[in-house]
Amino acid sequence: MTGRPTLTVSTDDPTPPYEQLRRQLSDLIEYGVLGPGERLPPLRQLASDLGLAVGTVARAYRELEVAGLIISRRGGGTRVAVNPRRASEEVLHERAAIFVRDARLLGADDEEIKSAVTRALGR
Amino acid sequence: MTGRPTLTVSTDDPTPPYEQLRRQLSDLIEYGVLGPGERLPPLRQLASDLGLAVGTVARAYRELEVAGLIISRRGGGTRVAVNPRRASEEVLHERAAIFVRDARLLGADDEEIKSAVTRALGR
DNA sequence: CAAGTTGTCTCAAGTAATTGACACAAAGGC
DNA sequence: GCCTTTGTGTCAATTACTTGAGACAACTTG
Repeated sequence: MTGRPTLTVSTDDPTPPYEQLRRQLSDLIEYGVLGPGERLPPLRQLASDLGLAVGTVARAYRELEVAGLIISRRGGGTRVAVNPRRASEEVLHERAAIFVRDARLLGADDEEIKSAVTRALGR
Repeated sequence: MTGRPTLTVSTDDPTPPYEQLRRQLSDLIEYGVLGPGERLPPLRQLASDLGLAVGTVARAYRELEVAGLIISRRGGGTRVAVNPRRASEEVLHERAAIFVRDARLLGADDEEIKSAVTRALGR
């Protein structure tokens, strides 16, 4: 499976396009599908492929750059950061937040959530 | 775990609040946490709990009603539909769409996707 | 060095979502 | 029957997002 990742944007999804893009690229980097130094499509190409304005794609890239996942340079294109800081704490905290949100959605209180984790830890 | 589900809306998430709400309620119904006939919070209460305008919560409810998941009646409140049509085809197609989207994001082409499913089927 | 590529920035216009307030209609509770 | 609750609808104002175009700066390629 050597094909390049296919990014998509759905107009049915009320999530703003720049955010849909940001999430997909963030996932690709987190899972290592896009490795350090790997090149991302040029703004204009990705924009035309997805039917978006350049500024919209630029916003997704900008937010990923602020997060330290990619690096953009004029004329040099955009590449995955050498060491996209994400493997450790950031992802852990994000996952913890998602877990707590989901648990609360299910109706669990703080005690139940903590004890469920303790149990999953195997005591 | 008898607590009531805790719905949340994040202002950090660019996803519009009405959509965040719609997804959470849809999930709760799909997973059966909210059973048929069960009452949802009144518009004004949920709106004030989440710091939203009544119209925003109303939009989430309206979309869920159009989808056949809940039923709203003036003065009677809003309840989970007797038979929220969702268990069968709709969920299946949604999951298939998500799988295909994820697979393409990973760089798989149509053939690879189909053969991966065949393989997962145990031949 | 010259030309092309690519990211950055600005701008005005249009669309979508949210808010807060209000009025109204239908159902439930006493 | 009356009052309260609750969903529905409208409205104007505000904010966020997107678009399309254009200009510019920095890097790459030949």
